[in-house]
Amino acid sequence: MRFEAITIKDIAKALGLSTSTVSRALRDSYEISPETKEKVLLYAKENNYRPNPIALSLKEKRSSSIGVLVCEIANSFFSQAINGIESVAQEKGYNVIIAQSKDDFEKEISSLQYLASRSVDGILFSVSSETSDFSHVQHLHQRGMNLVSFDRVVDFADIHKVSVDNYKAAYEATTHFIKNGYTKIACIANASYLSITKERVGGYTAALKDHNIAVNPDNIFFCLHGGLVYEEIADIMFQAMNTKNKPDAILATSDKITTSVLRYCQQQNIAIPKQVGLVGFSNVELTDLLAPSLTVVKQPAYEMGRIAAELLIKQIESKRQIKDFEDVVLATELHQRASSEKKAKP
Amino acid sequence: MRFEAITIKDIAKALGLSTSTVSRALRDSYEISPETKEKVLLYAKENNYRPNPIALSLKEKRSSSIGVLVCEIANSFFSQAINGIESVAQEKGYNVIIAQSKDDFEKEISSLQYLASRSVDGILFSVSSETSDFSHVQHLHQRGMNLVSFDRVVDFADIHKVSVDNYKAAYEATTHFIKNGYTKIACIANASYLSITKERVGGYTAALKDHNIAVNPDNIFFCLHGGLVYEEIADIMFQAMNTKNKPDAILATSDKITTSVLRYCQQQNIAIPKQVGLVGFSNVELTDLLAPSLTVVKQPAYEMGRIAAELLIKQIESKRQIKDFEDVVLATELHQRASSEKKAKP
DNA sequence: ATTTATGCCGGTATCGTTTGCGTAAAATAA
DNA sequence: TTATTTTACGCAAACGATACCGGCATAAAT
Repeated sequence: MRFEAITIKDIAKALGLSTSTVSRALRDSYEISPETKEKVLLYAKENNYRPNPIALSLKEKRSSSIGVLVCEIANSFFSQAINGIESVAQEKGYNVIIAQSKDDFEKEISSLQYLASRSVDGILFSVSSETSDFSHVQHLHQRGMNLVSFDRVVDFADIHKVSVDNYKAAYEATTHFIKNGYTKIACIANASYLSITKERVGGYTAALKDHNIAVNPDNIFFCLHGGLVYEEIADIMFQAMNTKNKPDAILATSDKITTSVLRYCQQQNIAIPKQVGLVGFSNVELTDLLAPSLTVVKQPAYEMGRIAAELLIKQIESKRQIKDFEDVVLATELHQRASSEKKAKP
Repeated sequence: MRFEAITIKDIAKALGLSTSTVSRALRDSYEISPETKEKVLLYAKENNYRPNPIALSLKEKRSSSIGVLVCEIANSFFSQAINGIESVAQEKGYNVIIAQSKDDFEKEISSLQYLASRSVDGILFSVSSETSDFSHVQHLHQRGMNLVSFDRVVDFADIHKVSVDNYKAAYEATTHFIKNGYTKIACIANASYLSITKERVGGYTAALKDHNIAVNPDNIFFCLHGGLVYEEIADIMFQAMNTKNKPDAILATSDKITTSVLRYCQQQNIAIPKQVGLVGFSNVELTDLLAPSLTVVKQPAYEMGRIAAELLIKQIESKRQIKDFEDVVLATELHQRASSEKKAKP
């Protein structure tokens, strides 16, 4: 089955005109007489004429659609970001085409290739947690594809980037722990080569140092699957909580990691914050209602999506090659709640 | 800036052949000599040739893309459903184009119109909570657009539908309340004309009747915005909890309503389940970690997305007009947890 | 009366790809 | 040798829309 739409040719035939006349009448050209225009416009309206976007795309060499590559749609942060992207795209007349990498490097490459070959005008992407080599992105970039990197940004310069101040976010979260009396603070982070991981772990260690707390490498954990696999977190937690010098606080640097830590503690009857404090990066709307209510670092996901989409569309519609690439860094919010409340003096 | 791709014409020029020969060589036609084929294939591979999908779409009158219209992407249920849709689409070589209605009737109409005019091959949609009149969908359907209705389905027959057994889900949830000793069970539902609302309220009232509990119309509430506006729920809760015969349990029939009720109770210091029991429809992954852990009706969102996408693509690729429309109804899961635990005998 | 101007419109190429048809050269058959 | 078939390719139209170029009227200017 197929959806048959009326074309300019149909209108031309019906009114005994040429396609060029109809086209011009529809675009309100001065070369067409008012009477003809009226006839054409009326007929077009009556028959619900819409220009075929595919024909237009072929002619204009642009598709008015942008691709979005994220690791997982069903994730609060990314779905909020896509929400922002969609809202901008809608305003500017662009389609949003979605692809997921599922945090798999090979799938990221194929998805990116797929989006590019589907002739999108540009791509917004956040790299997978397995990605340490950016040559596939570089290659696409060199071939002239409009790209904007967001959240988990790439490490080369000539590209727009939109991210949050991960360093500061982790620094503040760690400092918050310290101020509340925690001293043995562990950090469970994403894959080690991710930009966000480096920055967050950097902020965490800097805060410790600034408060004269020794950084213990055994208290820094990395997970390749970013918490998508529960066992990964369970193993780390088991390892962390069964050392003689076990941590009294945990900084979880992603949504999934945070949830998994919480679930592990509940299963193992580890009291939060009594036995171990918890601060997590999370964009879930429900964290204030958790038991205990969770101290979270919240990212402005919707805003990131909007800004990234605006930068991309501006770049697409720019006549000349862009030389000045923006590196937008947004602030996070630390919501202080029960899971990291002040420690009772021993 | 634009992404310049190599075309068949470029290959033809480079090798001194005609475009038709190149085209046939690439499609491995018997009319082309092995030597020519090899030359063409090699050159195409070296220069990373990809057929232009837009040109193909124009020729084939199909775009290999499907539209998805949901009320809100940043919603657990819908993002999980989109996840399922994307996975099927990816397997079958289709793009997924996203649009949001934001539960606004006018935006639903324009988004649907937009998707149709962007020449998608078909549309998966869940109507907005404001939608009581389906004529815009009917109209699109009559014009031959491939449509599959999911979750909040339409009320006419000749269309594929994928939903859950809302009646049974609400019946079971209500029965669960009754078995645990609750008798004054209120129901806070979505907009009254939504299919899912009718079915859920139907299941709720049927369960009450089957257990010889009088149905009190004052205990059934409808919200037009489906909980997207917090005040809507706050008002309903205030009204419900300030009558002389106030409910001892609440059945919340959507994700947002559930969360809002929970938040209201926390703010007003209403103890769950002591003062009022709560069961909610929710697909959030964290409900077991809430305070108290929440009894939920969970929908197979991913599965729904997959099935709906499969039906749509099958319909798109079917040669003849489809006469037999499926009405797939999936089962929900009731996760019994603390928020609805057995009432202490008074 | 002839030229010039102007209003109004049609023909055709173009975007990239596929495909039916035509045909020269080579291979086979008579 | 001539006739016929096969092989291997090119030409051109088509998909829908746009835009350049060109041309025919009628009206105004010389």
